[in-house]
Amino acid sequence: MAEPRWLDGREALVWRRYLDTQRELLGALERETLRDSGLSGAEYAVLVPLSAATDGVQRARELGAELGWDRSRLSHQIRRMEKRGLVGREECETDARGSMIRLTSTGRAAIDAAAPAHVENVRRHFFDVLTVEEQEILSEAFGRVLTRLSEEGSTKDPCD
Amino acid sequence: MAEPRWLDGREALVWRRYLDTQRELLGALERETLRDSGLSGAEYAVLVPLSAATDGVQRARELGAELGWDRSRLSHQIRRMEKRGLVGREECETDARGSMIRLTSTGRAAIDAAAPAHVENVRRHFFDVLTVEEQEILSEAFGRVLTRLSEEGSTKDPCD
DNA sequence: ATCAGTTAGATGATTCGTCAACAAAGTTGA
DNA sequence: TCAACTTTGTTGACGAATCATCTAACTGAT
Repeated sequence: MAEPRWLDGREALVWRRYLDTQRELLGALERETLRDSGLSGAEYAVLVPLSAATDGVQRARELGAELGWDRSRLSHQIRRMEKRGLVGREECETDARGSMIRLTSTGRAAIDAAAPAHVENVRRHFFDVLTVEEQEILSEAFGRVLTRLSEEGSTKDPCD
Repeated sequence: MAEPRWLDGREALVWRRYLDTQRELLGALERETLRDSGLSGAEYAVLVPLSAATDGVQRARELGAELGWDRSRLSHQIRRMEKRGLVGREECETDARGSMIRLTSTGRAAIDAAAPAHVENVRRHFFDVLTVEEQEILSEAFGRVLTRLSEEGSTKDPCD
């Protein structure tokens, strides 16, 4: 392999800022949600799409797709949340392999109580600090990063 | 509490793009580093500052500060890496509480082998997809987010 | 109808990360 | 000097995340 193209000083700063922001921002949000509502970040993430589903019921496969989680991760998380009484599992009527995840009344109460403070925290840490123009550029740029990642991911070097 | 200011459609998209990018980008990098070099993301993160330290030795406190990790996280990680032979622990001569972390020759070889592929991956997924202007705006904006976060973190509401 | 291939989900092992509690050593100030 | 406080690091418990593996069930082609 040829001499690697190391990051120059400017690039290293950009990359470090990205990593630091990710760590601090998500860490702060997670801590605040736990303090305010007793919900972990993972629990909150699961409850959001579930509370938007009709009747609070959604198939595990779809829930995982919306979250961008693999089956194993979701299965483990649902098991823990079932123990806490936030969700329940039911059989899927149209596909015997399937698992339907149901939001319990406890889960509904938890997400309803947690959401207002969470959105306020996201505003305070993120939207209130950035101009709309910056938000748009970030969205456009990150959309491109995501597109590139999914292109590469699907191109499973067919024989090369 | 008053009616929360929910995110509108545009804001929700920006926020979702940020979260999705974080998850996919860091996930891809971690997976690639593991495949290419057998190093986890956490191991790679520890080895980088350590390999830049004089003699490959650094006090745990400083290492943790550079990484933005708390003491516990670093201690657990060092213990696991010690088992793998990547680093060693030594006593600190100037402060009996302290712990000096030393990069072993195995650790040095591992980071030297892993770094070129890692920097290429960062370029491919991130820098090659963004214009320099976008990188600068992102760096500036995220710098502000970090500043705000650290201001709030240090302002421990002194009596309010 | 059957067999190959795929998909859905669960599970165990392992690593990663946080919190709370602890111990030992340093620091400060009366 | 001595007590109060802070700093540094470790540990145990638990939640979180990935990987490999497994079972059951769906799909499609012959």
